[in-house]
Amino acid sequence: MNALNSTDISTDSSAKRERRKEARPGELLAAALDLFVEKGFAATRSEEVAQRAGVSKGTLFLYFPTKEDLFKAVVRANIGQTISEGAAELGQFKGSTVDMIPYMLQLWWDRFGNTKASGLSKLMMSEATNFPELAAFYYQEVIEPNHRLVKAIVQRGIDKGEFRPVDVDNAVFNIITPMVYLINWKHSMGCCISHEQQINPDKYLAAHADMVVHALLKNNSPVTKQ
Amino acid sequence: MNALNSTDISTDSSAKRERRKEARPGELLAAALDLFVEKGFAATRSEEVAQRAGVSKGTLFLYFPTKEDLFKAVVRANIGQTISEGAAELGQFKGSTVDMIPYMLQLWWDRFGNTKASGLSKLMMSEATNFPELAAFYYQEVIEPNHRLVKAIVQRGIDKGEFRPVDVDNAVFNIITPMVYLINWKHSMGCCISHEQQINPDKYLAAHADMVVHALLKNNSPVTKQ
DNA sequence: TACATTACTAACCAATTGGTCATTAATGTA
DNA sequence: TACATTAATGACCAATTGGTTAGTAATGTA
Repeated sequence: MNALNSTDISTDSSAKRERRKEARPGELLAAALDLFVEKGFAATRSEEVAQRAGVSKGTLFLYFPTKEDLFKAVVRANIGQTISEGAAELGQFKGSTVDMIPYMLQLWWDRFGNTKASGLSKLMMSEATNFPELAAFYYQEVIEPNHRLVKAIVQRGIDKGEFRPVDVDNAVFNIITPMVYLINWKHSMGCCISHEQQINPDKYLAAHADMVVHALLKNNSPVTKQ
Repeated sequence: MNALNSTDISTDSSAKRERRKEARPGELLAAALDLFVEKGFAATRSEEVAQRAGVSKGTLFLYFPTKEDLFKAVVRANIGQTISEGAAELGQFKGSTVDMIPYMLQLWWDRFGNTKASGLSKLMMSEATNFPELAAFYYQEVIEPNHRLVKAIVQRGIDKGEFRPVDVDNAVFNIITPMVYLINWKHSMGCCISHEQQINPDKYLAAHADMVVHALLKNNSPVTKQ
C-alpha cells in the first residue's frame, strides 16, 4: 500500500533498524504467548511471532533455536513466581478459614487469572499430548503446588473445627477447577459468543466462594457476610 | 520392513482393496475425532486420519472436501443426542433433589464423560478461537442446553425447599465445571503424568457430589447416605 | 574518521502437506 | 464373459513454512 510517494526512498515499511539485544527475548516471548494462547502452537507461524515482536523471522531464530524451544521458553518464563508469592501472602493470614476462602480466590484471580499468564492454562491443556515432558514439568511446577496450597487451607479449616472432615484431596478439585475453567473459558469459548452470554467474573467468583464455604462448613450457622 | 519374502507378490502392505461407501464416512470421522482430540487440529495430518481409517488420503478428500469440513463434520457428528436423552431420563426422576444430584453426575459420566465423544470438549476449547462460528454452534447445541438442564434441577431443589436460594446461574458452574475439567484432564495432562498422580474418577465423582449437595442444602440434617 | 564487532535482516532452501486427478479395480448387470 | 459404473488409489502439484546464511547497518573504540 502507499505505492505513490516513491520520491522518498525510506518507505514506511523500512523503519530504523534497532539493536536491542536485551529486550528482544522478552518481547518475543510476550508475542509468542499471545499468539500461542490465541491460535495454538501449530497454527501459529513463527514469522507472525517475529512480526508482532517487531523483528524479522531471522532474529527470532537467533534467540530461540527452534519453534519448540520458543514454546518451552514461553511456558518456563511464565510460571513459578506467582504461586510462591501467593503462598507467602496466604501463609500470614490470621483470620478464620471461612474468610480465607474468598480471600484466596480473589487473590488467585487478581494475581493469575486476570493476567496474560493465565493463557498458559489453556495452552498447556491443548498441547499437553504434543509435549508430554513439558506437561509433566507444568504439572509439578504449577498444578501440584497449587493443589498443595489449597489443600493446606482446607486442612486448616478442618483442624480449626470450622470445616467438616471431607476428602481433602478431592475437595481441592471442587475449589480449583471452577477457577481454571473460568480462565480457559476466557481464552476460548468466551471469544466466540454474544455479549449477554459472557461470564461475569466478579459474580462468578463470589458465587463460587459462597458455594465452597457452604460445602465445607460444619453447620449452617450464619457466615460472616451474605 | 520384511523385505525378504518377495516370492509372494501380494505383500502385507497391499491388502485387498475394498469398496464400502456407506462405512467410510463414519470410520473417517471416528479416526479424525481420535487424532484431533489427541494432537489438535493443525497438528493432525490428513493422511494420518486416512491411514487410521484404513483408506488412502485421496479417499478422505473424496468424502470431505477440505480438512476444515472434516473438522466441522466431526463436531457435528458427536453432539446432540446425549443431552436430550439425559434430559428425558432425568425428567422422570421422582426422588428428592438431593438424591438426584449424584444420580445426574453419574449419568453424565456414564453417557458422556466416559465416552469418546467427551474428547470434543477439549477439542472445542483448543480450537474455539480458530473456528469461532463452530464454537458458537457448540455453545448453543451442547453447553447451553447442559446448563439449562442442571439449572432446572437446582431450581427444583429450591422450589421443593430442599436447597437454599442460591444464585442459580452461577451455581450451575460449580456443578458442571469439575466434570468438564475431569474429561479435559483425561485427554490432556492425564496422559503425561505418573500413575499415582492420576485422578480416580469414581472417588472424584463421589466427592464432588457430596460437595455440591452440602453446598446447596438448606441445613446440615443427615443426608441419605454417608 | 577508520575499523572491528555483531545485532539484525531478507532472500533463500528444503521439507512438509493440503488438495487434485488420471488410473485402477471391485461390483453389478446383461 | 464382456461391459459399465464408480469407489478407491497414489503419484503428483502448489503453497506454506521452519529454519539457514550471506550480507547490512548500528554501535563502540582508537
